[in-house]
Amino acid sequence: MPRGDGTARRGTIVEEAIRQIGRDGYRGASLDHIANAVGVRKQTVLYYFPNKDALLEACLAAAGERLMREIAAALEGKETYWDRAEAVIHAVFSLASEWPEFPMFVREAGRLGPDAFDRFAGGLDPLRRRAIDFLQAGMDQGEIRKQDPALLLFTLYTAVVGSLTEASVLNAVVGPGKSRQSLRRREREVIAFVRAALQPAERVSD
Amino acid sequence: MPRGDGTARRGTIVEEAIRQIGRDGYRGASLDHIANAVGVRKQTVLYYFPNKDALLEACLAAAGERLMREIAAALEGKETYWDRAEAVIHAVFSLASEWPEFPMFVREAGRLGPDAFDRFAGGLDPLRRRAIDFLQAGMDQGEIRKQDPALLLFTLYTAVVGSLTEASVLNAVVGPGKSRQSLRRREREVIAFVRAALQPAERVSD
DNA sequence: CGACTTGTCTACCAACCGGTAGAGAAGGCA
DNA sequence: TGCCTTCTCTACCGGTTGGTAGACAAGTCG
Repeated sequence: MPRGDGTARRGTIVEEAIRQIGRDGYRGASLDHIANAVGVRKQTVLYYFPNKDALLEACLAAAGERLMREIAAALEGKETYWDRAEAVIHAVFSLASEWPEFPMFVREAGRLGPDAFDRFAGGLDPLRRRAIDFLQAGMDQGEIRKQDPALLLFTLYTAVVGSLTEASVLNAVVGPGKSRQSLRRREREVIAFVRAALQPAERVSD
Repeated sequence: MPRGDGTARRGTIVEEAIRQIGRDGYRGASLDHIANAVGVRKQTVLYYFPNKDALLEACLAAAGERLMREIAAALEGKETYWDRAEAVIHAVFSLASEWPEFPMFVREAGRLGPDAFDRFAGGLDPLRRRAIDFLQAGMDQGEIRKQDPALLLFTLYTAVVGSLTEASVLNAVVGPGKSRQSLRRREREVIAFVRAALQPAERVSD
């Protein structure tokens, strides 16, 4: 029972909660388990967060902020359309490799309804706008296939998050042997897929 | 308390369970709620299924079988590469529009781990093999961009299921106004996206 | 010193969960 | 008629969950 630093403990609780909510879902992640994993009693968790919902909210905000920092850093210095798109994908995959529960948590945030997801994505809104403008500009210049930029962004999101969260499906589709050590391969696959999908039509044989 | 037909009741219980498991997750869907929605007591549910896990298993099998029927029917008579791919996507979107919780249930099956997902996808295995062979043949003939066919199939899965299950994200990305009545638009978007991603490279300006 | 704040704890609770035990109603069939 | 199977029910149980009440220890500061 050291008198540990309050804000630090708060942070570790949020981190552990993100892990467990990502793994077991919001309902499946119990305050007791989170507390025990941190090495503390449930009531200590309830000291920092008045109830489970408040803890969730803190997790959503923290996750959103973390992702924003990661993407913003990755975009730095990247100029061309494709460099920027690839940098974002790489940043997300990189974050996922060091924090596997993170994408699962994001998916759970979406499952919990629009309000919860907005609390996560609220801080990402500037990036969202920039992405849409960026896609629109690319289309205007003929460097990206013409389509609804917002819907395209959504489809890109689903492809990236899906390939990071659907491990069981990957297992079933490509076989248990091949799915091992495949995060890199999946990243390359998603990047190639997205690159192909972004390219403007070239009057193909079809 | 009519002496209703046993097998019919079994079926309605499974249907309702798929709905609620899709909406609230396996843990969040309680036997009590499922039973009440069917108009029966929890113990009646436990009469047909010895425990919750057995109910889940029945749901997984039923969902897999339903999806297989749907896809097999859609494939009938379709010959060209593109017709077949588009037919499958359309069949899935069509099933999702009449049974919105279905894709959510599939996603939950994946979240529950490889074993659960295999019990769902087991019946779909022949289709999976055919799809991979079909993609491989398309690549050999130069009609589809060369890549790992299994990984491609996985990426296609994530794009389709993601765009059907991430409603909250859609809402956040394209705005609440535009996301309404958009299932058709999303289907068109996914189809265009997939078509572009499948096309072989054409030595573009790049 | 003594009041106050901060942090962690024990003890407890009502609600809900999955599951057991077993009664009882209705039809089929000898 | 009487037995047996099928189906649905009430009553209950132990475990877990989110949350409340409040004791208690350790600085901090007047």
